[in-house]
Amino acid sequence: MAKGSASTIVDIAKELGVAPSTVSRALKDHPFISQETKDKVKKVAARLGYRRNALAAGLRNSHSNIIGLIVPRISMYFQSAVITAIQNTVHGMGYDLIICQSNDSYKQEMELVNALYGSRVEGLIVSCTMYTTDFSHFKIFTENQIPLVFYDRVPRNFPAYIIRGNDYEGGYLGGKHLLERGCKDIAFINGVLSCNLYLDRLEGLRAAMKEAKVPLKKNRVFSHELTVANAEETCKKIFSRKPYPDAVFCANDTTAIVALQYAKMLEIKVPQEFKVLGYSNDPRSEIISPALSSIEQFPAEMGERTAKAMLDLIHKKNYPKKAVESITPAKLVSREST
Amino acid sequence: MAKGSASTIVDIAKELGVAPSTVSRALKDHPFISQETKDKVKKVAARLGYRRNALAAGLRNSHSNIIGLIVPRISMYFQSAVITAIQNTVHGMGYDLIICQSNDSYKQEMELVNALYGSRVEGLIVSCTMYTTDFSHFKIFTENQIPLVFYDRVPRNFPAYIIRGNDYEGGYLGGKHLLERGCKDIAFINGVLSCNLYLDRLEGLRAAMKEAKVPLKKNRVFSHELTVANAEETCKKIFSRKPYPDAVFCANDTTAIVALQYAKMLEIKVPQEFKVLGYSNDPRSEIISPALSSIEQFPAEMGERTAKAMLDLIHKKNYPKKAVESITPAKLVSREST
DNA sequence: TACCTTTATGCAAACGTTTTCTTAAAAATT
DNA sequence: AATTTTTAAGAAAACGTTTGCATAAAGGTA
Repeated sequence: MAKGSASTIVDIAKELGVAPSTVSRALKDHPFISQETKDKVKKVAARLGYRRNALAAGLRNSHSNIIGLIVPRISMYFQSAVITAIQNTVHGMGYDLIICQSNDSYKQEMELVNALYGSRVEGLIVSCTMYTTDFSHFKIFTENQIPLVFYDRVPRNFPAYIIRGNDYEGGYLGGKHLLERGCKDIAFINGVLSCNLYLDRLEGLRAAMKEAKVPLKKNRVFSHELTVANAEETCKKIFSRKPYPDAVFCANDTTAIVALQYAKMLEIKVPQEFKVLGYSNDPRSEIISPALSSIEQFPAEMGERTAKAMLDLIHKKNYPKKAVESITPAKLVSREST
Repeated sequence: MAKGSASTIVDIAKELGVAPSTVSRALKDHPFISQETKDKVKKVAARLGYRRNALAAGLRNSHSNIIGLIVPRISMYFQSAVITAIQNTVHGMGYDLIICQSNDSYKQEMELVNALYGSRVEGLIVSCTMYTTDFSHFKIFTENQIPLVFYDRVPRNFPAYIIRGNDYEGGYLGGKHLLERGCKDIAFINGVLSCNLYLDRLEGLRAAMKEAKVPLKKNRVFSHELTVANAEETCKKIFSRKPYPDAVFCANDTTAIVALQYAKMLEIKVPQEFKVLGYSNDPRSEIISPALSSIEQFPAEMGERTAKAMLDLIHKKNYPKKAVESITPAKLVSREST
């Protein structure tokens, strides 16, 4: 075992009276090195507790085996599920993940992009801030042909791999479901519209309602950050005067849970008088009472696709000239709340 | 903007007809460089789209600004909350996090430790596998004086900084609470005992019961991985014959939620006939009905302490010769289920 | 025996940055 | 005016690994 300082290839070379290059080659089983030498080198390496200096190797062949990941928040269920899948997939191929949080701040996102570029990550995976509408800070990656994959909160028409959920379909399925249950006056609590995916969910819902010839009233549509505080504010508005809507479709489950609790507080019967539908199928939706219907987004599937797209890009080096989209399905999970 | 290849300090130097060393110094506002030169250098750097190569810099001053993190699973609420706090704290000090999951596999944990050592992380933060009882794979870090901080699932008597919850206190508080509510026959669903923290929780509970002179029966204590499937199995056992216990204390909330639902299924009234207490204060505990009482562990506080311990270790280089423990509090959150 | 392969190894440059040591010029002191 | 101090900048080595090129020794062919 190495005591004070870490041992290097040069140390091993000196110890054996051979050249550093021989040691380097021996350690990676180069065919031109004799078995005898390889054995000797490996034995000394083990005795000295040698570990390859990834920094030096990375500098020399300009790759780091590290993939950067920028995510709005780790602690959202959907995100942590996607990250887990990404991490397990890339690790199996010898890559590590540097995970950074933008905390939904555009400025932080920009800084992180630059910092990760400087760290010489081999690729960058991003789920954008909900406020990101200008994607030019990602250009350093495309211009330098460094693999770039977006997922969930993604740009449109940006030259990169884009893995996203079918949010239009999710909105449509949710709307259709509520309409089939007989709803005539649906409220929609949506995220901020700077984020395409929320626009899509709205469009999907609109399409379903148009099809059923039920109007989506303007004053029934709300757009804001989907936090507990905002949701409470919106519920207050919705229930400030009658007639109440007969359903609310929320673009995430946190919001839907607030709506459910608000209705409970007002002693409005769910689902009889009022139906609630969430989005993402968070674990909480299953255990709240009445159990919350929601739209499943298959985060594991999305994570795996994202990771595979990244590995593909790294290995094949066929950088896309324009957006290459891969769309994961959306599925309605019907429970007690509808 | 740089077109094909990235520009370096040497490119800037050539462009300006100065030495690379001057550029290097100018870029970091070295006092011995004139303002005039600094301005010129920075202008060219901006024009060329220069980004510092962290690999080269890291090689030169043998530090990478990267901290490794090994965690059993990202997607557990408690873990993601701790990670978020760690990440935000270290990022503010210019460090990035490589986050890896051991998936609670001892073998994977060992591999990750070695891989991260090779990547020249500047420090390693670990929450161990629930099966880790032999910690010798962490010795490469201590032997080479590389900062090492454990949190939550930690070794005892290992020369490193150790940030852990007060699990004994948590067990004690939980037990006392149930006893105060009049419980006489308490069941305890615990995690695997290879993990110290579960032992502590059990000991804390024992102490509370001893104090109140209420026996903790052997056949009321269960130890296993705290998954939904296992919890269901145990509930089946508990309710296979009367008398039923009048309370169950679970060492995590996932398990407590299963117990709550099982009782509901059997139409046992909670909390009147049967009380349920969880651990960790997962967001789900608040929204389930009846709302679940639980033990708060203050993950943000733990994450911040962990990150600060790591930064301290990196900067002061005072490697501990023996375990230095920092214990975060446990607090009872009383809700409807008790 | 002379020449050509094949096999195994060494040499040295390169990756991009930082830093120590020098040096040159300018300013301040005698 | 001569010397010292201050200020600004350059030269070069170093970090540890990889790799193209050179070379030496052995074996095979003419």
